[in-house]
Order: sequence, then C-alpha cells, then structure tokens
Amino acid sequence: MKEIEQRLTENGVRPTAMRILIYKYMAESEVAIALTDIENAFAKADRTTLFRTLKTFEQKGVVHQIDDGTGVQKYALCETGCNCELEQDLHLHFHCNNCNETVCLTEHKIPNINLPEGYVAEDANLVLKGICEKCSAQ
Amino acid sequence: MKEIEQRLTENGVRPTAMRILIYKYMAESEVAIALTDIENAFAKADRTTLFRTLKTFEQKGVVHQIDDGTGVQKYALCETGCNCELEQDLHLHFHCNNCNETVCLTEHKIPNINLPEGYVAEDANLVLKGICEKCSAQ
DNA sequence: AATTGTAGTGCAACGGAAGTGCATTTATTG
DNA sequence: CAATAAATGCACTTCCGTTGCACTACAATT
Repeated sequence: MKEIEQRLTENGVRPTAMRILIYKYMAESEVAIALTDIENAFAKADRTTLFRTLKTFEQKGVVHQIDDGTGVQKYALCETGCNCELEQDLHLHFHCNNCNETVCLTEHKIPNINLPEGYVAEDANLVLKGICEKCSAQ
Repeated sequence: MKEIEQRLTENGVRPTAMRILIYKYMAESEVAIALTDIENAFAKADRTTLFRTLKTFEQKGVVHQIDDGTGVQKYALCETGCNCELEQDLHLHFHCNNCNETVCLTEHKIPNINLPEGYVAEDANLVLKGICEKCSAQ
C-alpha cells in the first residue's frame, strides 16, 4: 500500500484513495485493462473519474496506453524505469482472439524499421494477434 | 472503368454503380480511407451502404482494414495478388501526426517475431507514427 | 482553527462511430 | 413476366470517449 502511494507521489500524482485502488487493481491484473473493466470492478466509481485518472496516470508515466485493435483503449502499468516515450522502450503487445485479453510482452521490443526517405517515426505500435499461452494450453 | 468491374467480379463482388464509385474513390486516393471520408465524398450515399460495402470488400479481399490507432477504422485497396490473410503479406502502415493521414508502406513487411512458448500469432499489425514525407518536406 | 484556493470527484449530457432490423428497391434467373 | 435473391436506404441502438459544470475534499496560508 505504502509502495503504491510512494510510486504515485514519485510520478507527481497525488495518491488519493480512488487512485490507489485503481493502481492496485491494475497491478493485480496481468492483462491490459479497459476503462470498462475498472468500471465493472468498482461499481460505485464514476466513469469520468476513472477516465481522468487514467489520463493523469498516462501523462505522468504511470501507465501506457495500448491500442490492441479492438477499438477499445486499454492501459497497463509502466514498469519501474519504463520510459514509454523513448522509441527503444516500445515493447509489443499480444491480443488473444480467443479470450480477448491483451498482454504486454515487455521483453520483446519492436524491431527497428528503415523507413523511406522523408518519413520520421516518433512512435510505433505493434500488436500480434492469435492465441495466447493460456488458451493454447487448453 | 471496365477494369474495376472486372476486378470486383473476379473477387466475387457484384459490381454495382455504388461499389464501382467507392472502388474508384479509393483507387484515386493514396491514403487509407475512413467510412466518413467516403460519406463526405458522396453526400447522397447512405452510411449503411458504405459500411456494408466496405465489409463486403474486406471479406472478399478487395480491401484490407487498417487500425492506425486513431480509433477510426480505415481501409485501403489490396494490391493485385495481395493475400492479406497470409502473415508474410502483412505490410506496415504509417500514420502522420501532422496531416493525420495513414498510408500503406506495402514494400515494408512486418519483421518476424519470436514469440514466447505457447503463443501462436495469426495476425499482426504494425503502425509507425510520426511525420510523413509530404509534411516533412514543408 | 478559519479561510481561501486548487485538485479531485460525480452527474449529466454530447458526439462520433460501429452496428442491426426491417422495409424497399434493384438486379438475376428460371 | 414472375419469383427470388441481393443491394440499398431509413431509423434506431449501443458503446465508448469526452466535456461542462457543480460540488467536495484536501492543502496551504494567515
């Protein structure tokens, strides 16, 4: 609990009760989280609060946003020392077509691409889709 | 005109007037197209028709869908002989943060990724974001 | 401790985009 | 030409992201 407070404070986010809960929820989950997921988990919380909390988290580098192609924005905690802005820190994500969950494959970085003349890349997003570990084991 | 009709027929799509127009519009564009784009281009066309036309095109392999991270589905014509289902045919896309356009970089394939044990990839999506050729030239 | 200001939260509502059901029109085929 | 199937158009729904505004909790300052 204390660690969460500290983590948030370090990143310039005031550790309110709600925020700690959200952080905890995300930390306990192994998969990327959509706003709706949190909403369902905390029935009493308002969507706006969750929305803005996630935005704040994102801005302050607590979480990173994931676009897994489902059309729903998802989020996952950044690892300690994660520097999402830096291109070499971009890991890829895996979306399971079966269980519909998305996981960070943090150890897998996006390979470098040689773009044509004139193109300048600032960001990259690589999502692999298929069957995840859990589902293929069944 | 005749070529379009032929192309559609070849792919098992009945070449109606509307469909030919949509195909033509997409062929003349160098960037990926959103449903709204077509809607604006053909004011009199109904959104449902466009929506279903694109779905049909996609199913029949006339176009492929692109998720560029903007939250809006986009589409681009497949090249002749393009086999979007096959993984080795997956090219990457570039989204310009300035002009907001997305282009296919058909000559750039998505590099092969060694996934962890248990993961089976069926599909991949790689989007680079930054400044495109046109915008960086200005 | 009271006051004042700022940050956080909640409610309501909006807007864009995807998607569906059903009626109508257009094309195809026997 | 009739019968059938495909394509189109209209109305409506849903889902999600987002914003405006009011209210509350918290922190700082005197």
